[in-house]
Amino acid sequence: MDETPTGPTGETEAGARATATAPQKGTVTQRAIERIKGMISEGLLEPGQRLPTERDLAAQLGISRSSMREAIRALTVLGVLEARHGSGIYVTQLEAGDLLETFGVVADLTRGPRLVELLEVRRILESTATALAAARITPDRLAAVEKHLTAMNATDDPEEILAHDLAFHREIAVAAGNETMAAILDGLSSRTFRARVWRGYQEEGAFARTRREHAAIFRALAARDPEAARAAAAAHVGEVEEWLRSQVGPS
Amino acid sequence: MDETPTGPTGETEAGARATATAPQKGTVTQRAIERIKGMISEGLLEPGQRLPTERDLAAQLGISRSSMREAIRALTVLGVLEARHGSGIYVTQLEAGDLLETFGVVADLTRGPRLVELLEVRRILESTATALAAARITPDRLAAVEKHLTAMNATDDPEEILAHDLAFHREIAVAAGNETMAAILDGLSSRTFRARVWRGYQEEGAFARTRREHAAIFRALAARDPEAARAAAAAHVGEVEEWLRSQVGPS
DNA sequence: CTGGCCATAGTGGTCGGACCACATCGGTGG
DNA sequence: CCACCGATGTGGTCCGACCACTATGGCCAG
Repeated sequence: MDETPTGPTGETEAGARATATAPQKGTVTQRAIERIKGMISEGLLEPGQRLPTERDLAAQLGISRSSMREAIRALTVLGVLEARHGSGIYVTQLEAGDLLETFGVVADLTRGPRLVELLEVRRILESTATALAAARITPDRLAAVEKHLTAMNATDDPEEILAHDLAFHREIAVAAGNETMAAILDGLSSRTFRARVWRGYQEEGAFARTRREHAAIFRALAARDPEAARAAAAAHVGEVEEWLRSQVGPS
Repeated sequence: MDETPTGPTGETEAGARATATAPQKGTVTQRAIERIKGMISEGLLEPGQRLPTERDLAAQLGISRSSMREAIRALTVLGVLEARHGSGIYVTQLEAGDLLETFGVVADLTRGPRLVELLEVRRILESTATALAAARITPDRLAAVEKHLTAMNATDDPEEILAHDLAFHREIAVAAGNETMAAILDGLSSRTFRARVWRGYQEEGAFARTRREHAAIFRALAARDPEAARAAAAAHVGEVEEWLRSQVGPS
């Protein structure tokens, strides 16, 4: 289609000026990242679509495959692209889950006072999500929530409890009808994040209390009482938040 | 030091077993990313600390520099590492701003119904942040907020208005005393995101209304009235949200 | 004719080396 | 004492080769 007959570092100057973008800012790889992001937001690349090969892309932008690979890798970890070995590179569906997966990394690496802040954000979102869920949840989804609640109370394996706890809240977040919020909350409650907090928390006999709180949340959902649900969820998260604050503060 | 006389896929079996980590899962680069992340969360790498050179790191993990570079690039875009040309690679401060910068990318590439959801999340956080700010804001910071408000009303340049609008809300978010939340809101209001929405929004004569809403938010802050502040902020964001919903819905 | 198998071409994944651009630090000369 | 400047080390870029995997199509047995 469009060959670039110019030299190696070539990249038609006319073309560069035509796109009106900065002729050269930052690293080459950074530019490539922006270009691909631009192609997507510009609509040239649809979700799920297959991109040209790394080699072709590199040639198009007039950069080496190494640099192009770094750009692709960057967009891959951001959840924008997906590379399938032997097949090709594809644009993700750009759904909430794809793009917000990186939020888990944030939660994992955040520490100190920021961890409390992160939990405060979660409290705000979780309480609102639970309130929304109380108003919108369907009977079958409510049953699913109850299933996780009972399963959580039926075992003593911390690993299993954590899994059901996670599913419990996730089910509620989805029921709130906002997938983006659910994805954020998912990241905020990522496995290692929870595990890190729980490690010391549950040793203080907070098990029983946690179960009571979960039960309270469920009752509020079943009663379709948004205000009660909001309060119960806020108290639930706030409990952990307060404990964490006491752990971090006087250090 | 440790030569790997084994084959291409080699990777000293002894070494792999010594670290006790999974012997081989996913791509080599992915493993390198996890390793580095692990070193940080493990505390071996402190914020601000300088990492070994790319070449050394690659040798340590027994991979090529190319692969290591991809791993580093990935962690760079995630805001975990920072590469300074000619100097070295450093761990960021791991502050909210560093890690949540990627949130802007999410906002930029989100589209369709998800965009409304994202704005809903912002409404929830922004209203709460504004309420908190009403209770906690200091006089001098309040003055800074007012400065942006008047500056916003004093010009007709959309570019400048947008800048002050952004600063207006950011100042409030910071005053809420939760940097993490402020960083998230910052990403949610990233430049291109706002510009994209505004492009069509302000053409409907929403300028005056926006100014009224900003004034109302400021009054609530000055009056130290959290409830009024929450309501004003929620209404402000909700206004845009509602408009966006009408634009996306009947498409 | 139909079905499954397999050679093959094409793709991303990895590697090693070379060179360039920049930052830093030390010595040197003013 | 300070400004300059070269050497050294670092990340940034490029190249070419090969490996691992997928997908495709033709071939052969049924």
